[in-house]
Amino acid sequence: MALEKKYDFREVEAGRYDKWKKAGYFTAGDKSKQKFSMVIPPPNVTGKLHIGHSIDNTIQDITCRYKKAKGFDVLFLPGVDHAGIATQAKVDAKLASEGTSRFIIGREEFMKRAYAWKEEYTAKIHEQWAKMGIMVDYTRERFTLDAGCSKAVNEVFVTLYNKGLIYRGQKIVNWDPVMKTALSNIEVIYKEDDGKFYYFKYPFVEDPTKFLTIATTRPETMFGDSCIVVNPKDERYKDVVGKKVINPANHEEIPVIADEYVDIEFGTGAMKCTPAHDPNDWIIGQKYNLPHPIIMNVDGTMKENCGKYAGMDRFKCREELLKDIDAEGNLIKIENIKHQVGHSERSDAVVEPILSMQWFVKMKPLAKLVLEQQASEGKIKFFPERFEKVLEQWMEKCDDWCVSRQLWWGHRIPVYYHKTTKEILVSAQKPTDMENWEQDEDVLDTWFSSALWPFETLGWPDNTDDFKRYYPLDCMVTGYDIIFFWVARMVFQGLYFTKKVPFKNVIIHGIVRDSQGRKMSKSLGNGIDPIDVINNYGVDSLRYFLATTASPGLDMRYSEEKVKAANNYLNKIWNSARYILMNIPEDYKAQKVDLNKLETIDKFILTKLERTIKNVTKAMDSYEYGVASTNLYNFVYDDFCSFYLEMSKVTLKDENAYKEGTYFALLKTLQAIIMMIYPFSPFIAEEIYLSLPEHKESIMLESYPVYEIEYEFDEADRKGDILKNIIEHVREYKVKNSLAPNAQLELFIKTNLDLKDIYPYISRFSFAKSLTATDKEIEGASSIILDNVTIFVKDGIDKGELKARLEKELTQVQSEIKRSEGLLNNPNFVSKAPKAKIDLEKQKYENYKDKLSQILLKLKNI
RNA sequence: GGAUGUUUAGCUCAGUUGGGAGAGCAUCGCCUUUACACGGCGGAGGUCAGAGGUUCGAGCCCUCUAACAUCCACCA
Repeated sequence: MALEKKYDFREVEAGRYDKWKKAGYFTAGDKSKQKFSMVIPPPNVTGKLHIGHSIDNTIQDITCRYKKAKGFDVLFLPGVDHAGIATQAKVDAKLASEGTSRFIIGREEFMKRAYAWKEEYTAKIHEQWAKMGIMVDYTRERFTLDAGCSKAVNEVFVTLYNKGLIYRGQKIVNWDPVMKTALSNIEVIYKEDDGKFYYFKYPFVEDPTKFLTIATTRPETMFGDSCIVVNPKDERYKDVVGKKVINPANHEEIPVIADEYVDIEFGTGAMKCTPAHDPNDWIIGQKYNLPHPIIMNVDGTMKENCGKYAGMDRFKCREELLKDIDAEGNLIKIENIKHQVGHSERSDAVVEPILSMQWFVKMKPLAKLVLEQQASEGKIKFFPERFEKVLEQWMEKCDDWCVSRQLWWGHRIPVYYHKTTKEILVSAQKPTDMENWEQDEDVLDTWFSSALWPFETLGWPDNTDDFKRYYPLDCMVTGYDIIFFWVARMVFQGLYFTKKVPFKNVIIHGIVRDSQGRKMSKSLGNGIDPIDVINNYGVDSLRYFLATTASPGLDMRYSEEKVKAANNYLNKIWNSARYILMNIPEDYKAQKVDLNKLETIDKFILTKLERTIKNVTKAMDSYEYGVASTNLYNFVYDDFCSFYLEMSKVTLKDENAYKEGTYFALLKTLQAIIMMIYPFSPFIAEEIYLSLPEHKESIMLESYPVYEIEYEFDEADRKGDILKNIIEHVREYKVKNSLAPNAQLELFIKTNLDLKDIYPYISRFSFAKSLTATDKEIEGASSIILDNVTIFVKDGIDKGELKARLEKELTQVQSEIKRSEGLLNNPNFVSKAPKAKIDLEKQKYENYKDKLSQILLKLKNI
């Protein structure tokens, strides 16, 4: 079957994905094979996928397609994430735009709306997966809120609770006043903001003319002050410990106490202590059993215990309070500072540390599991390796994980409170007398369920066939930005609940930045939509670009030029296939070839091919897709297209050549190239594959080429390299001597090697008029000396003729230089012409000078 | 404050057992040659951040320095 002249990605890609999908090629389950399993990191159902998902999915799909071609039963399990806080924010915003809110429509109606949202975006995600061409097994698709996942979540929660690894407690948490929920520590993004440091007088009760100077960045929290703390070793404050001062915000008397925690060097050395609104103050408060009034509401407004500021927004309160304290003469100064301020990852609101009753996962014992595993033989291997350290360091110092969220969209916490006895029931099943109970209002952190993804998707907690066969996963692909959020938590939950690592290998990739190296963001509007790229250049080019541009674990810049370059490369492969199919017989059938009878040139390409297969396979096996593609690329361009295909033109015209062997070599090489490019760019690979003689129904059923030593021929390899070398030097000779590329030469070869079999190729590619073996120097000829071979060249061109031509060129260039000099020395031109024009002329002048010296050199050499 | 990464051609980046300095794009010259002008052939362009060290030999290993980036932790 002949290929079209041009590689048109639109035609190549159209309809292909559906065919694969319908044929069932994506479905795992061939028990006769060894398994290879992987899950997709479930994308959030909040919006369309971005290029970060594309790189993730490309690497995953390359891995899966490669493993399938290597003969594995590959499971690539898809699914989506309910993304609690993110999705709820979107649905809330949509409700708001309709003039309503979840509080108006109620929990049940809200859930309906959220599910509708989920359906809409899941459909979009499916479209994008199809566009990307990923071979996910749709028969096993999951959703983090589906019945199975919910069962797993309840099981995990109840078990951890019963083992004392989940507890409910009052602690300082990060509060998002916009989403009105607690957050975990890693959902807080610290940014450097311009802030102010306010210095206040806290007058002594016994003598209000004297005071302590206290600095704070958050004056509104002064309503929650319960004491002043100084360091017991601080000489300045020796006498004030035990005395009382007046809080200038609410005029209440609070004691001065001493504690080592206070840094003598920092600020004034005296610190106000607000136990309910600062994690460190909380620890001091607990130590001294201090009162800990909460002074803020869930929406960031001040509580009734803040006097006239009650109901005021926290920042408004700060402003007003400042004025009032100043009016009373208790404001000393305001200093501008830059400091790190925590923002909510989702809403960007300034996070408020606040005392709150929440559910926590106790991290120490779980972290220990991970650290022990990573110190053992069976540790999870990261690619690149250095990310293992990132995981370990985080596990060593992570705090307890706040898992309750004051949201509606998510897994409801499986805890029930008895209406009358106040008894607490933690249970995977609802109590039978539900009317007497109230379920905890909160839902769990999204990552609580994501952490179970590698096993809950396979049927756990039931011991299903899939779980038995496909768990643990062979590999996990994700970005480094998500190691803490996700990878770490999958590891400890997996270890705790399945007693096995959830996956053996973790492949870490960087993020895709814009062409200037900036992070892509909505506010900058610099995002690259993968769908646009696919529409312009095809998904095969996008995938090739994403998989081969970056080194593992490093960020990459999006580059349209490189996507184009990928497209050109694929076009090159396409055309090489086209050439081969045009040159083999219409009714070609593979048959046994006599390896001994193969032409040298055919042996040569087979040899290079085998080495390429070896190198590419090695790189693919260690997930080094950039290395693999470079190996293949060099082979395709240098050995295959530039050299071998050109040489084959000679063989195919030669009556006496062993053409069966050439057909064999051409097809074997082509098929191997197609198979090696296939994981990267499966659509074009399939199209070409289906044009080959005796192909299977789809390239998805074909196997990966394997290295076979019988196709390595050392002597042919050497001869091929000599041939290449000779041709290159003859070409260079022509350029240096101002000869046309197709100038006819008389060549003589002097060598101890037997090179007769490659003479025809030398002749053809150096446009030799004649080619003669010789064992002595040739008079009057130039010589090209190579290792083991000397070529004598009679270029047939009269020296006088060459000289005349060069002299003519010389005259032309000299006159150009004269013209240029005249122009550049003309004061009118220099002062009046546009700068660009002048620069251009200067440039031309330089070029002419260069050319002049080259011509002079050549004339000298005659 | 702690940790990690980066620094190679004009630009963006490869370079994994230490022995050839490379690719894409850009640039210059020649070429419409029946696979491909989304092309072919050839050229120019690099004290591989800097300084030391190990080695017969260092872009690659060790030490220090500088710049940039990222992550973690943060003191009111």
